[in-house]
Amino acid sequence: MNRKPGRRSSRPDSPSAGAPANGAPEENSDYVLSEQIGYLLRRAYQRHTAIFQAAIPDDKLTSVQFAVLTTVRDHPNSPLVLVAQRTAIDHATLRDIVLRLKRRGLLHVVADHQDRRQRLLSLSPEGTRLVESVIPDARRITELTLANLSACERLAAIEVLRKLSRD
Amino acid sequence: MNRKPGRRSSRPDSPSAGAPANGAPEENSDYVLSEQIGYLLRRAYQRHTAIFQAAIPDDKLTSVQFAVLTTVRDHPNSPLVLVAQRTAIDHATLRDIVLRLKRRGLLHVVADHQDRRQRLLSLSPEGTRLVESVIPDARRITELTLANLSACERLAAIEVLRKLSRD
DNA sequence: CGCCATTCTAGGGTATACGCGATATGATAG
DNA sequence: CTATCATATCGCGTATACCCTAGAATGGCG
Repeated sequence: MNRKPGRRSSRPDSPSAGAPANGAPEENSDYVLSEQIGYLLRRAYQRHTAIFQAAIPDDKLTSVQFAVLTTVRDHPNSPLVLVAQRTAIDHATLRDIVLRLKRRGLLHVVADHQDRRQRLLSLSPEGTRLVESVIPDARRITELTLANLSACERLAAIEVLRKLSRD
Repeated sequence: MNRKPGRRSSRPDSPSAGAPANGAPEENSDYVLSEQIGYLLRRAYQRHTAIFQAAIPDDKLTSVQFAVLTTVRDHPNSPLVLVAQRTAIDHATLRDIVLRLKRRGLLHVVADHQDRRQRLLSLSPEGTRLVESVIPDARRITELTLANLSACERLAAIEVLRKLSRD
């Protein structure tokens, strides 16, 4: 991966990488991808999910699935809409996720007697056990994700991301 | 979306939301999803992509596709591997994206004469035109994404996210 | 009852990441 | 030169997450 490129072929010839040089409007020349907030958010989230998958004992459990499980644990007998709100997951997306968790027997879905439109979610015993056992790993994953940050920067990160998430 | 729920059915009855109360180890009780770095990263990235899709004139152009286009613009005649590195996109994923962009006539893919294993990417005239026309929107999107942050916080955000992205 | 909002189902399209095997080519050791 | 190894891409498949739209079922209300 970190071999020296040795690529002098196909002349990368990027005059645009340096300075505008010509009379080009500098408007479009200083749009540097690696400084864009969207690019950085994607990379940071990418790295986190990679850390999650590497550190989690259960190969099949994803970051998002775990979020759903903990939410259902904290709010049992909630309909899909509520879980979607609490996890900030789209309805359609949540549906797929719930199907997978149900298939694995981690989740129960029962119809509500009061409002028959709703399906209420709750953890199965196995689901409960899994969540309990994975939480220490989740803490470790948080630690690994934040490894490059000082205590002060961690607070700043949380604060800034909270504001970046706010609609 | 922000209608009052009016839901008193399906008794949310969450005794676990309050305090442990029983002799449970408090280890697992204070795992609050909304404070987890992974959750915040997901939400922030989610909000950004939503802003991107809403603010971009071209319905079919995604945040990631635009990243690829600008990268190719800044480094014309680069092979797929290099573009993948620069955009931090997986090879196989990039391949699909390039196919879509090529199908839309925004990209050219030609074989390298020096190293015939490589396929070099470059923008078509339409691709160039599109990138030029969209960059102002991209700046606006960045502004919208950062709307909740002060100038100082924006610098902190960039710095923190850079560190969170670093392997 | 009829209209409307809510909840969920169903299907399509895109993005992301991984994998494994095949192919072509380049580079290098023997 | 040849055998071997590395690189770049392709082809195909799997799984997940994410969002949109349309429609069915249900509940609430005038």
